[in-house]
Amino acid sequence: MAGVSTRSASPSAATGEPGAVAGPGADAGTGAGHDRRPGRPRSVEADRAILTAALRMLGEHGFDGLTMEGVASAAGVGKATVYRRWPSKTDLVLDAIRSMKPMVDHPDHGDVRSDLVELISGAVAWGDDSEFTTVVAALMSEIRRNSELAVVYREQFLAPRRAESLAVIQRGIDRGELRPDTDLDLVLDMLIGAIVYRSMISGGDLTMSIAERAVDQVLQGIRALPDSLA
Amino acid sequence: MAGVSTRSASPSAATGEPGAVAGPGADAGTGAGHDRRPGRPRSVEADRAILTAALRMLGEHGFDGLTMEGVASAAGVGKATVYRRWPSKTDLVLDAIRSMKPMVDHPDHGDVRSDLVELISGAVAWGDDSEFTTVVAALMSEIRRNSELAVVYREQFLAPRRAESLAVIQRGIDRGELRPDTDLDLVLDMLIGAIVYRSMISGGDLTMSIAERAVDQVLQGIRALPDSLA
DNA sequence: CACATACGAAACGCTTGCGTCTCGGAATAG
DNA sequence: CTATTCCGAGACGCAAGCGTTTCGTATGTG
Repeated sequence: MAGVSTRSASPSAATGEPGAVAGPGADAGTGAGHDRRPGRPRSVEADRAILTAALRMLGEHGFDGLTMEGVASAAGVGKATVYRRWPSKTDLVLDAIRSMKPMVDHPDHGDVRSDLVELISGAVAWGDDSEFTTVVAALMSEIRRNSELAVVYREQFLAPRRAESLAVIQRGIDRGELRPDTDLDLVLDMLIGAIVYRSMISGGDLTMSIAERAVDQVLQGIRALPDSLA
Repeated sequence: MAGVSTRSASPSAATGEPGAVAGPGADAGTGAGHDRRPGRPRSVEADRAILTAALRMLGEHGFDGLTMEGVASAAGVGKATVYRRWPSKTDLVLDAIRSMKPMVDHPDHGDVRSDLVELISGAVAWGDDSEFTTVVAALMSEIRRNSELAVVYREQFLAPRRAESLAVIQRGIDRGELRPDTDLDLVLDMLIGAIVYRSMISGGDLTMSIAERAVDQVLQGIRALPDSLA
């Protein structure tokens, strides 16, 4: 998980292991001379085009609806070019998930309400972003029976984003804005859960004002009581 | 999302004919007279066996993974028996969703906290019930491109359960336990959303105590302030 | 009884998608 | 130059699943 594996212990059946996120040539000259193989090098553009097409097809047609032929066609490459990089559909989807941008914005304005509103507004926008929502929705059913997919989804996609969100709340505690005994995970799950629930399950309203209202709703519970009321 | 027994798939909307879509003499009033058609009547046991098998396959293998042959085999019937009732896979799944008719316990203890804790505890149990969770997860991806499925899912499955949950909160307002300006939908979505988010998306803890903690977390925000603090 | 319909089983034609393979051509190394 | 590897395109065999149809049999009505 830490860093890049680069054909280390057991790259399973992966042939070249294009490294989805970066590509084989990410490291500088550290690898000495055996980097270059004879013959025509693989197209980096094809790597990206395939992953992009895979993400789009995953969202538009679901996991089962994603076909290797469709991905190849949408990416403008031949099937062999896909199979030369990923030995199976699952391996391709795995790397496609890993390639989703982290969308890092860790708001830190010194005010927990502003930070949270920005964070949840991002989640609302995230809910509107068809690619993210549809991709996650497409994975919901599959991760229940594909454990490898579940691990990658949770550890590589979800966990990094969650850590940053939890940090936002933690800063509110550190600044004394929130009660020290605040349940970080519960608060985050209530906020994110409300957004996700509406965008993916109930189909309810997703206006931007919901971010502010949700945050205020929660803050009234977790905000440290002013002295006049303590 | 209130308490959930097991599946107990009953031919709810399907009074006479399982397929509300098609079927000869489909409308079939309220079980007054009986089948007026000559010949061997259709097996009611087959109806139920098929719907039950469809729900199980939907949860275990997803929407695309559900096959008519598999349903027929699991139900112990022939394919023709399935197609005689439902003209297509989508129609079968539609009725299978409609046949999920458990729940219906609208807690009313006169205390909004107790009611909500029971309600959310039911949702936690609901999240643990593999059949319900997996079925909903299986639908998440599909409802984004199958509008008929989305309508049935939301109107026949989700809406009735939601209405009862909202009523629980409304009673809290009526009793003066909650602020009159409480945003019913937002509060419910935060509570249910937190549970659903954990059970389906993040895979976080789902201990029973989360129900109490979530309710208390929200109640501190929406509970009318006692006079001593007003 | 005759007749009509349903039953389980299974074969059928058809389509889709997987993963492999071949083709002529293009890019890079020595 | 030759050798090697990649490229897009697409044909190939194979398997799975859909929806239809046929078979002999079972279960109802009049």
